[in-house]
This record gives sequence, structure tokens and C-alpha cells, in this order.
Amino acid sequence: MSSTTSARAPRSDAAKNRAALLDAARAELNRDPDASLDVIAAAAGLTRRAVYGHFPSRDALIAELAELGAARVAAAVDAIHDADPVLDLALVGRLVWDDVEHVRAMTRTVVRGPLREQVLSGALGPLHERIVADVRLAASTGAGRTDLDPEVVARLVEGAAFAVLDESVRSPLGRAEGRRLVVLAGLGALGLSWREAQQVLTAHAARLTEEAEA
Amino acid sequence: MSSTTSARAPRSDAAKNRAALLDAARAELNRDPDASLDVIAAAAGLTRRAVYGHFPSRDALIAELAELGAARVAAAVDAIHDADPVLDLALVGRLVWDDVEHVRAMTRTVVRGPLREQVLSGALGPLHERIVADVRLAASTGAGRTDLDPEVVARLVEGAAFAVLDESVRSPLGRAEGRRLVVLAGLGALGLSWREAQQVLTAHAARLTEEAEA
DNA sequence: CCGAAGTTGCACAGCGCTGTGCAACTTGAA
DNA sequence: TTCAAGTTGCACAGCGCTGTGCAACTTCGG
Repeated sequence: MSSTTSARAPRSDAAKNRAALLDAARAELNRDPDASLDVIAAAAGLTRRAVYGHFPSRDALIAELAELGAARVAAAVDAIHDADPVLDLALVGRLVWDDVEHVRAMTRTVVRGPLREQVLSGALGPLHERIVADVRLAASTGAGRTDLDPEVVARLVEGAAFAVLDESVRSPLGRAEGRRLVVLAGLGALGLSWREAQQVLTAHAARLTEEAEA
Repeated sequence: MSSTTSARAPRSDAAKNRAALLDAARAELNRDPDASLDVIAAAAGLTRRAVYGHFPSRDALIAELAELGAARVAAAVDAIHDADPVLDLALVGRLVWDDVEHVRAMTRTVVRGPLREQVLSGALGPLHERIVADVRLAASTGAGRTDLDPEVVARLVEGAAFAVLDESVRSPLGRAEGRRLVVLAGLGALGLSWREAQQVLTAHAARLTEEAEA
């Protein structure tokens, strides 16, 4: 279109525009992973040219977006722990899902794309370690599987979560629905039977399936 | 490059070159999902220009490759059945893995890319239906989970297999190793505990983990 | 040995982007 | 008001491809 910058504050604070760009990028890339800078800039009320005043390159913009998201997830997950490794794992699943669910496609492209390593071993590194620790602890208490290397099990748990993400992109899944699925799939990868997994879910419904309290 | 087409039969049968192109594409795309026609043609001992004598476009070449692969998988899986849904599912996992394991990356890009729908609902449609049927049957016999829609469970099972595929691309996994993992992950998604899954694996070792007999 | 199918080599147009350079303009801040 | 930071609009180069056109040439099949 004409990209009519009609009712728009073309410039006020640079910082504000920068934030607008990140927001727009989040939204547009969530809609189309290959959205061009033109589209993103327009959605932010700016010109493609102006983007280069804030970010050196398209990749840099996306990388920063990924970093921000990862940091947010890390913070959300870091706020809640539980001594029981099984419940802890379930909690992690729930928290991550809740934090990411509204940008599923964007998350998916980051986690399936070249940024994967950078993000997973960066801000989300501690999260992976936590999962490994949970898997190991669960194995030692007899709740989780002992037939595979904990590191591999952790990957499978993460993979199960990603599978739910895939599924939720393909066939739009409700927020609450996905929340349950993530937990069930994760616990399944941990080695629990489906009845055990369901038991965990119902026994701790308040923390696992209900909407946030505070 | 020089790409010296030195000791090469530049042309004999057209059909042979066509096959060579498909082979080369399989290999090159397995190495790099974005391999150009130049690279593929050179690997087949031909020129990029000659490719267009066999395929109307790059996409057509890749699509045909995907179709061929899917048909092969479908045939392999269709040759073996079992009345027990749990064992049947495990068998499917094993067979698919064995058939696909040597072109993991290529498989991954097809199954994660735009060809996904076309292939999964095409030659592999019956396979999906078989999985759904197994899931449903397993649920009715009490062996599999009944807490989720069979269609969703089937997706999770497939997702678990894809997760193993992902893992096997990232950290090179042995053929036999992956075979076990696929089965275990699939049965986990079906709702079995890790002990039950292991039991299935050892109880039917001949058909599930040992190398092909005939 | 002849014709046709198949191949080569080259040139070129096109695609949709990204990243830059630059002159002109707008706006915030002092 | 003044100045600089920020923005716009435009033009342009570049990228790495894909897909075509065409005149040679090579080889197979008859």
C-alpha cells in the first residue's frame, strides 16, 4: 500500500520507535516467519530505511527479539521451583507454555531455525540444566526412567514440548488445552504412564492447570 | 569450479541420467537442504541446464524425490503387521526408522517444510490412519491412553518420532540406537510407562531391535 | 553413416529481497 | 529559534539463485 503514515507520530523518542519495531517484528514474524523488513517497518509506522537506524541488519533485529523472549522465559521459569522433580518438570512445562503460547509460530521458527543453538545454549542454558537435573533426580527416586542417559531423556522431553508446539501451530489449540498437552507429553517422555501423568495433573491442578493466581 | 566432468559418460540413456539426478539430489540435499541445482547437477555429472530437460523446475525435482521416498516408506511399512496394536505401533516405528535413517536430514527438511502436508496426506496418509487405528485399539484394550483424542495422540506419537529424528541429526545417533529410541518415544507418547515400553522392546527383540532377518 | 535425442556453454532476464548513500524534511530538546 | 537527532523517499548495487533461449556439439539408435 501507500503505507500512509497518516495518524502517526513519525518520531518522538528513538527508544519508543525501537520498541515499536521489536513489537511489530514479533507480531509480523509470528504471522509470517519470512516477513520482510518492509512489512515489519510499516507495521511499526516506520520506513524500511529507518530500521537501519536502530539495527545494523535484519538478523540483528531478529536475534535481539529472540534474546528478549528467551530472557523472559528464563525469568518466568526461574521464579517457581519444587522439590519433587516430576512436579518441577510439569511446572516448567506449564510456565514455558504460558509464556510462549501467544507467539507460537515465532517461537517455532526460532527454535527450529539457526538461532536455536544460540538461544538454547544462551539464556535458556540454565533451563536445560534444570531439566536434566529433574530427569536425573526423578530417575533416582524411581519416578522417572533409568533406561536412557538423562541428557538424552532431557532432549526427548524438550522434543515432546516442541511437538506440542508444532501441533498447536497446525491445528489451533486453546491456551489451556496446550498447557495440559505440554505437561502430559513431557511427563510421557520422562517415562510416566499416562495414568500417572494424569494423576500429577489433577493432584496439583492449582499450580498446573488453573490460570495464574496472583 | 572446474567440476571436471572428466571420466564421465556425459550421456547414454536419458533415463539413467534422470535417475542419477534423483540420486544426486537425495545425497546433496541430505547434506545441505538448500543445495543449488548447480551443485546437484554437478554431482550427477550433468550441467544445471540439462536438469531442465528432465524436470520442469527445482521444486518438481524435489517433490518427485519426496514422493519416491514416501512411497518406499509406505511399501516397507505395509509389508508387516501385527494384531497387537502396541506391538504394531512399535513395528511401524522400527520400519520407518530403518527405511529413513540413511537420509535423515533430507527427511527432516521434507517433513518440516512445505512438502509436509502433500506427503503426509498423500502416500503416507494410510500410515497415519494405521497409527490412529492402533492408538484407538490400544485405548480400547487398556494398553494405551484414553485421556486424549486418538487423533491427537497419533500426532503426538508422530511428533515423538520426529523429535528423535531431530535429535539424531544434531547428535549423530547410531542406526540401532535410533531404532530403539523411536520405539521408546512412540510408546511413551501412547501412554506406556518406560518399563512397559522396555518390556515390549525386549519381549519382541527379534522383530524390533535386531537387524532384518531375510 | 545420419538424424534426432540429449547435452553443453553462454548469455540474459527476473525475482525479492537486503544494505547503502544522500538530499530533504520533520520533530524534540535546549 | 536553532540544532541535531531522527526520519523519509528515492535510487542503486548486490546477492544468489531460478528459468529460458539458442547455437553448437556429442552420442545413441537405426
